[in-house]
Amino acid sequence: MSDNSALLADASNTVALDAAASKARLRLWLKLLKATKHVEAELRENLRTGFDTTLPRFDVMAALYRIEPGLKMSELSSVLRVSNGNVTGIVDRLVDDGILVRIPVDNDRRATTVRLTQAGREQFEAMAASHEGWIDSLLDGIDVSEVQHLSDQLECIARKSTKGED
Amino acid sequence: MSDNSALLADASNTVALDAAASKARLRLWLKLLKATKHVEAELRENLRTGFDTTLPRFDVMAALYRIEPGLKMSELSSVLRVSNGNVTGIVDRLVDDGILVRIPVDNDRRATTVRLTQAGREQFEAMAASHEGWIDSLLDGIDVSEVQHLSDQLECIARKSTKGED
DNA sequence: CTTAAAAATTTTATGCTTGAAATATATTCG
DNA sequence: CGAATATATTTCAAGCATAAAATTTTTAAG
Repeated sequence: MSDNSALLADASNTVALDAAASKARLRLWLKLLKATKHVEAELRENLRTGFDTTLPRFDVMAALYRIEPGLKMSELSSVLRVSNGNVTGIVDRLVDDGILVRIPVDNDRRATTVRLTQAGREQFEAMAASHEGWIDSLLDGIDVSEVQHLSDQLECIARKSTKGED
Repeated sequence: MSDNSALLADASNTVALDAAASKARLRLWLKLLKATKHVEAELRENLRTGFDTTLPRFDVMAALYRIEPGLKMSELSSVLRVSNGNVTGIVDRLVDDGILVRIPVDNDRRATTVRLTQAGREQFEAMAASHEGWIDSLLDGIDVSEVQHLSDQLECIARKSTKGED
């Protein structure tokens, strides 16, 4: 969702000195949100019409493409930063579609490793190529020479959540 | 046959630069996404623990707080950029909770206006005050003097989606 | 006036997402 | 060993989100 402009109305009178900075950050957040939602919506639409799939499925496949031997369910949910139960559902459907396989883990019957099938790897490669192109054109309003700087600023925002393993 | 290697070299150099720019944009997108998801997750958590509510509900209330006489359902879904059916469900629950009222529209029995109740306005004001503080602290890694510049860059990304009414 | 087309909203089917509870297996320690 | 605790995953209930179909009402055209 976007357009939280009402938030900028001065509904409370609690702020004094840092009011301007605070409002500026709020406006920045709203723009950040708007830009992200816009790109996300385009990606969803492109994945849907071009590959009959979804962003969550793409994200799972992307994570598993990087780690060829696969990941345990808990590792997957940790990498994607979503709940365990969420991953279970998405993986279930990808397994049904022959894109993923579940492999028992030796010496631990609680755990399962999830891995892309060959078909899954091939499908992902096709999607990833398109995906890069979509991003490239969606972000082409951004000067490449600015990218590093912008990147650093965003790093500051995300920093508190992780130790930045990318 | 003439020697076109200079042209080929030039061409491949251009391709290489484009490829590098493309990868840089992709990395930027991943950071943008990460930063946004992080802030969103914090907001959700704060709304949940502090006010027992959700971000979608907050977004609906914010939109309606801004337009005091209320909005029609279709206007609301358009402002929030979500589907009609989505808004129906969220509004249903907010009405049940006494935060919103549905008001018939004169001369058009298809449409409904949705408006915050007084209780709704008061609840929103309390939440909005906290919200600004949360954003302020979440974004405090960003130098205020950089905010305008960063903002402009983000504007470029979102530009294609709207005519920038925000 | 009557029928066709358009508009506003809701419903439906499906999938994503979460937090919490449940299940099953492993590990630790007295 | 055996009980408590920890870990890995799934299940569950509720809500969010979409696209497509259905419903109701309005508007337009003949």
